[in-house]
Amino acid sequence: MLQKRIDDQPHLSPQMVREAQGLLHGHLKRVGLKQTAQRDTILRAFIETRDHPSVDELHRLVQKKDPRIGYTTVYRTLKLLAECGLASEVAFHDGIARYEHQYNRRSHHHMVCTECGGSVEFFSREVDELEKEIGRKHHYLTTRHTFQIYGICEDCRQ
Amino acid sequence: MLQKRIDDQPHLSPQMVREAQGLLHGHLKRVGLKQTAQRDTILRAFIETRDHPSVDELHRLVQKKDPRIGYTTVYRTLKLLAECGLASEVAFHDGIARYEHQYNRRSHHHMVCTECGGSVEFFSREVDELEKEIGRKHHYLTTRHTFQIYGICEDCRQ
DNA sequence: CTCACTTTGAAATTGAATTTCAATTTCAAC
DNA sequence: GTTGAAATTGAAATTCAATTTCAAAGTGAG
Repeated sequence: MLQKRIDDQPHLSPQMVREAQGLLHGHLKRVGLKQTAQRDTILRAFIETRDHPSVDELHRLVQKKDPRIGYTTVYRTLKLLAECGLASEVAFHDGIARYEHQYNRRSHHHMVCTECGGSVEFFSREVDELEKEIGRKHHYLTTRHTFQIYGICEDCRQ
Repeated sequence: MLQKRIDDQPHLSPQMVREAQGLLHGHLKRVGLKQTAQRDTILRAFIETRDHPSVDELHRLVQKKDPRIGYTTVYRTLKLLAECGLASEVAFHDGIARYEHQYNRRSHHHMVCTECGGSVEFFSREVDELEKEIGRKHHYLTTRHTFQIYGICEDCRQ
């Protein structure tokens, strides 16, 4: 299940990790929550992956760093990350909620292979503009959109 | 939870109902299943609604026509309808699977209000073309796409 | 009419998502 | 650095839609 991901920054510098952590810590302080080692570990595991992990998958990655961190904490921390804009949910239509990190990333969309679950990211300014245009036309205050293409990748067609 | 739906055929003629039924019956025969009164009743309830019902909601509608038809049968029939192209699943991101009938309908997309759950349909040739274009570029054989815009409708903003 | 096969629907099961709660940890105030 | 109120943690329990099971009823070809 390969996930081809086009990062703007192919390499993840320690600086970027610190910056992301700063964002999380700021958010925690703002809403009156505490910073903990667990939350930092989960954030690190999350921004280090190039994948679109489900809670379960991220939990596995986190456990490599600290086996005592439980599923529930990963689940809850992912919600916190989404709140402060570091993560966002992507629905790949496979019945599981997946997340991807949004730190330093351009707006993009996904094309998903329905055979192997692999995905390719692509960029489309048109789609972003369409959101605003349609919203204006029907008097909606738009907040976001989802766009996915489904198909079968080259490899799965043999 | 109003669903503004732009039908190509504002009126549902008896002829259309018969034609849809024919499609279902053909499919049943093809895969070696039987036609039953329940399946016909469910199909009718489904194509008569202007809504995007969940299984539960459609079950309620069906029960007005025949209270003895159970949830399970509605669930299974909806799968059959999807198999023969009469229905398709739409994910409104509210945790429930919703279906809409596809009989005699143009390709379209939805804008959903995250406050009241209402939705507006809109058409966009660009999006349909984008599916093909991106697929070609990355050597995917594309089958379908999903595009939804989320926001807050005029009424919910007071 | 009969028999093999399908359908039906209530109930049970599944599985991801979410909540609970007692034990533990954090951190702001002293 | 100590303290204690408040938040965190994580295993277990719960929720809830989706799906499957199974015994009884229905269907239709021969």
